[in-house]
Amino acid sequence: MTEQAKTYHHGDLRTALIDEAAAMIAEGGVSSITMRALGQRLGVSRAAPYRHFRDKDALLVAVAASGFERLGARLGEIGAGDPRSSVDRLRRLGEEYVRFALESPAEYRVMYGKEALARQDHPELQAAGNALFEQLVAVFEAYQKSGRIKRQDPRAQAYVAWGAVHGVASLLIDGQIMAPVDVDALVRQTTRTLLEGMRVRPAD
Amino acid sequence: MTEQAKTYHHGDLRTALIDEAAAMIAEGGVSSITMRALGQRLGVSRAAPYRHFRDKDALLVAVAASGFERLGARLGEIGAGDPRSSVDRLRRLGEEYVRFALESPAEYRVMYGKEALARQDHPELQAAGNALFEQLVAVFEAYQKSGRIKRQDPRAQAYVAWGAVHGVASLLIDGQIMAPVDVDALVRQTTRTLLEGMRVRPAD
DNA sequence: CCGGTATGTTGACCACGTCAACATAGAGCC
DNA sequence: GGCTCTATGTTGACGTGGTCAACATACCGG
Repeated sequence: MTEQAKTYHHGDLRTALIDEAAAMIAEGGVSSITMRALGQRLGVSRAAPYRHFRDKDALLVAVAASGFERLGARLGEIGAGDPRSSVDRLRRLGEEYVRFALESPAEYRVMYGKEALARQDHPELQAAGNALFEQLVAVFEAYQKSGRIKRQDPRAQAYVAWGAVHGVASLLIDGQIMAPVDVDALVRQTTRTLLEGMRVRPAD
Repeated sequence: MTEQAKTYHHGDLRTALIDEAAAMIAEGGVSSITMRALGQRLGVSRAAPYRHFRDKDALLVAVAASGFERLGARLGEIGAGDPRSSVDRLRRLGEEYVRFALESPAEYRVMYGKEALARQDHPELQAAGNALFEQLVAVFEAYQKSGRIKRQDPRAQAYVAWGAVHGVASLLIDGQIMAPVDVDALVRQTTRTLLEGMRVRPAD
């Protein structure tokens, strides 16, 4: 059901724009997005989007925010599992995160690639990223309670983990990591290294 | 000495273009780069750059490659230290890496932000990134010999470490990591977690 | 049924990447 | 030294694309 509740001239153009833009990005990268092409694909004039977004950048920010929401939802399903299995929950979170990035590399790039200023100007995007982060923090808090990892600031742990997974995902979709590499193994090693590094141990 | 050896009409335009482009990026971000503005700043016509670069993208790729070289040189100085201090060499490498990214966020973004295709089409950039990676690999190989970290594929270890540091740097310059965070502490925790996670330990 | 506002359209402008035709200056050769 | 050739730089022009202003229209509440 791609049809929305048609409430107005087009229906829910704003949502349609975000979805269609995401689709175009997936097909041809960010550079393939033009207001004109976007309008055409939705059977709408080129200037129509300006009734819903200040400019092209605002539209892309909305797409990015929507991406964060989708990613957050997917990770949320994993995070909601039974608490006993918290041991490998982080591992699965990491794997799912990278899977998302590899499935939608262009969209992922939009989520993170915007110039820094855009984030200042668009609290929406800031908030979307933060929501994802807070999910992670909650996982680490729960994980600390299980007594397996060090009791430190869970926010710091979350940043380290987020950074590590995001970094590996970025290198992968940027083609910086060369051919003879088993992606799954790499992701697994990343999460394992993180957990080992945070684990409670006698000495040290 | 910004003056190059003037060998031709302008002198070494190609180099001047890369440097000036990097300067413009530092000042106003990638979007501030236009062939026209670039030419003007160098006292040259708008089409002059096309004698040295196929298109704008090729110029940006050259800028990115130049960035990788600068970064590699900086890290190389640290890597060249005496072998005894290898314990914290990785830590210092990580700190220097992030420092570079925070010093030149816009340039750093150009280095990594290009669409994946650009990398396929421009082996120069691929190579620049690889050179950086190989440096890291060498460090891990040396580090393994010291017996402090696990003997695994050093390339995999290098990828994990690169990813982690790159990820944290990216989150920082993208403004995803919020205000009340001590950057130095975060970087230190990242590298420490990595090393802990790779360290040789009895059990496991 | 009517004005008002939200939404969509059209025309126009300007910035920009890029190509083709033209200009020019060093390099190499005599 | 003068000539030719090619690398380098210039100018004019075109097409694409973002965006604004003026105009059109459809749903809203009264």
